[in-house]
Amino acid sequence: MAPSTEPTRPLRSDAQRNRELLLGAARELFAERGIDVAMADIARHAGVSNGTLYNRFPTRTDLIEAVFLDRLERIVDLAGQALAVADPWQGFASYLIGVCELQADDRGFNEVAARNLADSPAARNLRAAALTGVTELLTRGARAGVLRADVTVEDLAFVIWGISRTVEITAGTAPRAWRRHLALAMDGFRAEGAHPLPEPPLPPGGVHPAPPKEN
Amino acid sequence: MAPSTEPTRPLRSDAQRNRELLLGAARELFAERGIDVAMADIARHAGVSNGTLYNRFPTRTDLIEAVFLDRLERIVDLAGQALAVADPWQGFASYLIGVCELQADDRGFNEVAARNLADSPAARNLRAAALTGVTELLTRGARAGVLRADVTVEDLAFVIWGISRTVEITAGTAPRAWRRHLALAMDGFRAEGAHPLPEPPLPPGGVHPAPPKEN
DNA sequence: CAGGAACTTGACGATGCCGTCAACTAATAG
DNA sequence: CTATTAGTTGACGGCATCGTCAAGTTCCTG
Repeated sequence: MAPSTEPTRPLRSDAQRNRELLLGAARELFAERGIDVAMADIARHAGVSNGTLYNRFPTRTDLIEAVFLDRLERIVDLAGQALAVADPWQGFASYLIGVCELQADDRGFNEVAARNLADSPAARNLRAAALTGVTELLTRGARAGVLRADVTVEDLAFVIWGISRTVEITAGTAPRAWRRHLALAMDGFRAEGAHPLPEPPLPPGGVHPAPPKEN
Repeated sequence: MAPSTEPTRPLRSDAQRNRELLLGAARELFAERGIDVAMADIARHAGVSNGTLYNRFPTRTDLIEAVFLDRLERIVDLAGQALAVADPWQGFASYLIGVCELQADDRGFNEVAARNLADSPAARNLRAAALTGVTELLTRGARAGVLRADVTVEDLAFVIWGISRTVEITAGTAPRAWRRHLALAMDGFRAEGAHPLPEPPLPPGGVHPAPPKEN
């Protein structure tokens, strides 16, 4: 078969401009109000008709992926920078803190981090990249004896998910509370004082939260 | 002023029966589909008109409180039973496991545990009771040197909140995953290997998530 | 057993969101 | 400059939920 992405001729100039207006508006509204804002609001905020919005991004998911792809890149970066930190625990910590800061700064991203969104090929690649970086981070820490040896990358999801909830609840009233939550959670990842875990880790690749039919 | 709760004459017999039908239906649907089920569904499921539902429970919150009050009682019980366990760490663990089991078994309750719902006087009382029990649980553990001394009751909310997210995401695919998450989180509460926390605890009384205006 | 109060019913209007489409407008290739 | 195709517009129909209310029914008191 031919390369999966067909040449896909470039957008007309005005369409390209509108696309960027829409992405900007979505980025902003997602960050402020979460990823469930009314589509019409996004269009209006971009100064464009809803028809155009649906034209460029047929589904809300398309829009979400386009908006948050760069966050994934940022995460890959974070993993890289964390590996550059000499002290294995510090590296591990800096990675998690970095990711959680992204969550705390952007309500939309916080929501995306909780569900397991983003299935485009681009997203998959970035995720894979992050995965190898973080795996290395974990094994390095385990070898150094600072990180418990029985945790897998999938266990980090528990931290992300948990922080996402704390951010969600405390964002308005105690915007730094998540740092305490994170510190407590991280102490649970230390080799020092680790006790056996009662349950096997999640399967590699994480959990796909099944069709998101709300009811 | 007179005692805040007026004598409030008893319901007529049919009304009382309908009230119980409604509570039963709500309990069931909340547990299965979460606390956002359509009001009309609850009424229909109870075999009653929506008018009657609104008559008995003017707001969804009224219904939620009525449905979940007994869960709060259960939590007070759990705290008591936990204190009866000789080993302080085991007691602490049994309490948290008990609460999280409630969350895992009831989608609605899991959602309620995440937000900080329930403000009726009855709920307040029960919460206060649970609070003192759990506080005792914590100080006992700290005195025994098994629980870190720098945690407060409010820190337990981080665990509950976090588990609530994990349950939410993994309920369909890995229904026991939360036990692993909880074990990791609890290891972060051990005195053994505790590192100083970067942020003060949440204010006593916890966080009131502000008006729940969705957007 | 009557009569009034308590309660129930279900249709209804209001609201808010989604996604579509026929008619219009603007970019670009030739 | 024109033809043609790409892109835009915004009104519209559909859907789901909410909460109300006038009319009808059931309970209970005297």
